[in-house]
Amino acid sequence: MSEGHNSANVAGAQLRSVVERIENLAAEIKERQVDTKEIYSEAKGNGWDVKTIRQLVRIRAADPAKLAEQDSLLEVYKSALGMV
Amino acid sequence: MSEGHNSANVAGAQLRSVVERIENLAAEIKERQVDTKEIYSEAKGNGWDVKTIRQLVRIRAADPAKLAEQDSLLEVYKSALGMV
Amino acid sequence: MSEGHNSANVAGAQLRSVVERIENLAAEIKERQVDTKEIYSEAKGNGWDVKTIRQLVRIRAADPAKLAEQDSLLEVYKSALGMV
Amino acid sequence: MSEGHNSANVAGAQLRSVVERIENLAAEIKERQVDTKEIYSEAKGNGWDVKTIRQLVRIRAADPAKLAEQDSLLEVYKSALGMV
DNA sequence: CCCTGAGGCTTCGTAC
DNA sequence: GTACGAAGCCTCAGGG
Repeated sequence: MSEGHNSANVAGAQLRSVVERIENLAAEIKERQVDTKEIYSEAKGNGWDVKTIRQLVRIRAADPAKLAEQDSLLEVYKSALGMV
Repeated sequence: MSEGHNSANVAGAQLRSVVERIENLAAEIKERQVDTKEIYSEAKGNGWDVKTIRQLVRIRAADPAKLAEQDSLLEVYKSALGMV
Repeated sequence: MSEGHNSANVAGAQLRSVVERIENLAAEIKERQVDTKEIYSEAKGNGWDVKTIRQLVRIRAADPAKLAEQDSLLEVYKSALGMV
Repeated sequence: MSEGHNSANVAGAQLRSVVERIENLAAEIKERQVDTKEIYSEAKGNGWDVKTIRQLVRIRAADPAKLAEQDSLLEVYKSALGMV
């Protein structure tokens, strides 16, 4: 068995591992993207305004401090809807 | 306790649930994106060409039929320009 | 009139010139980017596939040697994964 | 002369026109990018801090209102340098 | 040589 | 459904 052959095998195994781990993570990301879409659909079915929820999520993501004020959530939503 | 108050509470709880589930999924996606980056970095450290691995992953993820179609369309356009 | 004052004026004028020339060039670049978008839109309206035209333009702009090298590296990686 | 042939010619000419116009615009953009780089180099040669000028240009681009306040330019630069 | 930052491309969400 | 705009991803260049 040649040394080059072993090297190729080792390299191949390493590359395969890299690619597979990346693909697994990509699959897990995809699942969660699908789940997210389903939650939005479900919310829409319950009468919520999807666009506003997206906006809300964006705002909360942008300002982590806001996450502490759990109780302000509904207020933010109402404001966004002009329900003040 | 007014009926309107109860409705608000129920609605608020529902909205809260929606937003939290979305945010949890977003956090999980973020983790996996970070992991993916780390794998690419590690691969780079082992001497692999990151750009080529990305290309490889893209090809493996893509629908082969779509790829072939895109390639043939490109050939048509090349021909139209005399890029034989 | 102090020497420092003059220095500040001269420096300010020079800086202003630098910034304005950069901004003028940026504006001209912006115009051409808009024009480019319009050409793609027009092409799309005439039934051309924009993605493929972009691909074509990229290929024409790229160094053929680099392209070939990237392609061959990709083949090496594919082989390592047994993607014959 | 076949109809298909004419169609191909017409299509080819149209595609060629599209591609050439795009490439011409790309060339003009490239020129201006080069010019921009030269201005930065020249500024650097005159003792200006390129990074800070870039920052300044970015700020002005982001807030068009600031462009009216031509006189605040030097102040902004000084502030950025801690020369207040 | 690594690493940040700037630029360009692609995709997704939204508005018309 | 089309077109516009924003966000994320990828690539490359310049500076440390």
